[in-house]
Amino acid sequence: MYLLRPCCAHTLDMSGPSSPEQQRANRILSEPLRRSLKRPHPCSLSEYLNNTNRLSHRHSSSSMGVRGLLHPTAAQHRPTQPRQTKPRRAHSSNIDLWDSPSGLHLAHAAELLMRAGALTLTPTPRDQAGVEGEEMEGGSGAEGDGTGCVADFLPLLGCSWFPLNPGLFALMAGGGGFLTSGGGSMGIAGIGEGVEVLRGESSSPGGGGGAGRRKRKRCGECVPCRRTGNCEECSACRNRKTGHQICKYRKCEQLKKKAATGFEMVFPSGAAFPWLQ
DNA sequence: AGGAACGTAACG
DNA sequence: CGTTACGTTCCT
Repeated sequence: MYLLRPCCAHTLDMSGPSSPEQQRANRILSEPLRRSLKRPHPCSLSEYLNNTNRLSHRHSSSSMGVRGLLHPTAAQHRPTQPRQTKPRRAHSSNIDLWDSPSGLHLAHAAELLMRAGALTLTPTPRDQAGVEGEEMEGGSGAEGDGTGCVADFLPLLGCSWFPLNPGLFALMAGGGGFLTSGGGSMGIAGIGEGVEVLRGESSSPGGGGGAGRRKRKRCGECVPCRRTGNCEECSACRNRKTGHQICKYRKCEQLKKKAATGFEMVFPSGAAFPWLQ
């Protein structure tokens, strides 16, 4: 079922099976995968793709497609009361743009961004033809008044001439208030909760905590993750009470790496956000 | 740099 | 509430 991947296997001690430690490691390797690790990882690519596929079936009629992508899973939003031992981010319900009864927050934010020049709408020829001759602001139909803003804006998220611009989300992710434009920076809070998913699980020491402090999870697929049972002899096992660390033979390869500082998109051109150039 | 200790998130 | 284990800090 599982394939040994060289990228993970190369980190093992390949000095030879003769040493007792290596024999133990091999024994652990041969043990079955723990049941908890057989579950699809909630943040895994496959799970993400599954969700995306599911959402794509029903995205046509509502904002649920985008909304589902931007919201953490229900499992990540535990219903129990958070232990507020440290300052945490405000509860999403206070500032949830997508749950806004009218959806005006997002529309308003987009409008303000457009005014500030941070957001540009780039119509495709097809859409351009479709809207040609119509006024973009306060035009005919539903977009005339404030409440029509939603009807206008949300479909745009799914259509071709309002691309979900990661650059926009990058701006949003750094915001402190609903929309701030002081000191040359601009951001929108509230979407940050969803952007966190897009940015990946990251931890940035000294990076302000909050979203970045969320714990990463073991990948469940690398060789150490597939091991069951602790060696009981490594430093982590010996100091389990005080060390609070997993057996070093079971430490996920991904978690051994330094957490990324953020979600980075690299395009063939090498530019992070070519549309911002 | 690596390990130990600790805080605490996540989960059962 | 107990357990597990990730993230951070401190120490060597």
